[in-house]
Amino acid sequence: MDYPPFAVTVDIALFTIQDETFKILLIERGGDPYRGDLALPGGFVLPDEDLDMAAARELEEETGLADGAWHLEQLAAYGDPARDPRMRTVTVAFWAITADLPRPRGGGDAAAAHLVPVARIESGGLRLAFDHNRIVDDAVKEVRSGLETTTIAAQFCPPAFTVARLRKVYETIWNTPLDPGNFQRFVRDSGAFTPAAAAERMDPVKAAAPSFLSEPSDDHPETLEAAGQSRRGRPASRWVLREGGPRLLARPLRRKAGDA
Amino acid sequence: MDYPPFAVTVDIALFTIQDETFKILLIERGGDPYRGDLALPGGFVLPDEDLDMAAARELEEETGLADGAWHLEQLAAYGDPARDPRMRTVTVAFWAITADLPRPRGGGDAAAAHLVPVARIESGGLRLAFDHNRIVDDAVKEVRSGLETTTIAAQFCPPAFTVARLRKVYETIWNTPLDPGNFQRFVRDSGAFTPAAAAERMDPVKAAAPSFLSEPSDDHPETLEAAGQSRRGRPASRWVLREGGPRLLARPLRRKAGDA
DNA sequence: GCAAAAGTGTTCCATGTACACCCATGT
DNA sequence: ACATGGGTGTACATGGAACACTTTTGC
Repeated sequence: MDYPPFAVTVDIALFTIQDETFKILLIERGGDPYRGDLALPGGFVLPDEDLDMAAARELEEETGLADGAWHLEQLAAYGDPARDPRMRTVTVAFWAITADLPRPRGGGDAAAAHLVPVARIESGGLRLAFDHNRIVDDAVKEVRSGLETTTIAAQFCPPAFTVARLRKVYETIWNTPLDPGNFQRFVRDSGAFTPAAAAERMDPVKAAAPSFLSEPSDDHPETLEAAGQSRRGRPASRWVLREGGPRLLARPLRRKAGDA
Repeated sequence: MDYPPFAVTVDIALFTIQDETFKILLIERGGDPYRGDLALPGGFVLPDEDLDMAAARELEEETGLADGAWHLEQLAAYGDPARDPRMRTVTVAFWAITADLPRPRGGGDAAAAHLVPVARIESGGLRLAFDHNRIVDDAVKEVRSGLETTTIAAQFCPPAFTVARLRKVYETIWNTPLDPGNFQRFVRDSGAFTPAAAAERMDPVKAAAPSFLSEPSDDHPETLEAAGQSRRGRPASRWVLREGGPRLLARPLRRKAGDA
């Protein structure tokens, strides 16, 4: 049986929070087309890979993060015949979240990697390669609404985190202040989180984030981590996701309509 | 630049309600592999088609429905290297909804088309070709949750419908009884629906569904249409979707946890 | 002591739920 | 007349929003 041949790629919208700002990883293209423009990290799916595997491989190649240091989910497929001038391609887009990133490094044909504030793209001030503006918009929408119904917000934090840290994630991504008291109850009563073990809470070594997360970016000394470990005030108890991975919340955490 | 060539297909999970039962359109495969098994309708994406176009084309070919007589949305891409024994394929799955179907007809290499109760597949009693069991499960989940937050339920109805008809859609798909009084208010106050114009309400010709929807299936005389046009009781006023297409509800219509 | 943040209590109000009840029509 | 389903009114429960207040620590 004959069929029209396609190139199939994966593209990943990797989000993180840095300097209390919602950011996305973009790479500067080293080759044509769109040479020098910013684009989502990604690449061809290999002949014997599943789509998720391809996305995870690309993510590891582009970021240097250890496998599993992120949360990765499929977004959608994009297949406009004109989306790549070189050939007929279909790309399967993914979105991903990580707590923090080491100094971004360029790899392969990517000239350089940058963490760019999402707001800069949403304002229309940044033209990305291919149809990546559209993909980013869709991915941002997905993450924003995912905060309501799932526990993915915790993926922006180290494994053990304070209530204030998690709240800051919501506030940063929704661009909305949340009531600390009510948020406290949400964390306590939703059933999705459990207090970190006493040992973990006491021992700063065990409670610390993995090594690759610990290096602060030199030019950005005020990371969000600092906000969670205030020097004033009551020492915060730490929480962890129940049973590891993120999942659906029994009751959504509503946000008001009209936030950013 | 060289790249691994893929075949890209679309598969469509088309849902409808017939005989007050939530059903999906499946075709009996006429060729190998999985000859004789049931599968989702679908086919190759052509060289100069977008993915949505390909899905719409396949839908029209397989059902004979007029373009636009359905609601179609992308679900996800599936690309397990072993999903098709013949070649490396990625399929982009869609889900679709239509108010009713003409007598299903086989087309192309599809030996025959059938409307199968979704419950039959969910119970595990029906083995579909390829990875289509998984796709159907994902599509059903999507439609079920979509009822909560969007107006897609109206796509199961003719353009103008009664409150009872729409309620029956929810009850059928969620397998849960809903309070008629409260549902009445939901339709009236949600802002998503508006009363059909008086003329449309009075004139049975204009208010009638398109011709291809009117033919009842001979062996199933008791269609859901009858439920909306009761002969007893107050004559139902009819409602239409505001501004044509479906969209997000300002407030979700919650369903209880634990329904089917 | 004072500032800052954790965490709790409590009130108020919007919304959902249950259910009684009235209304309009076909048989 | 009365059965049937459309449609409304209403009382109660629930859950979220706002905010006062207490607690604990660093400076």
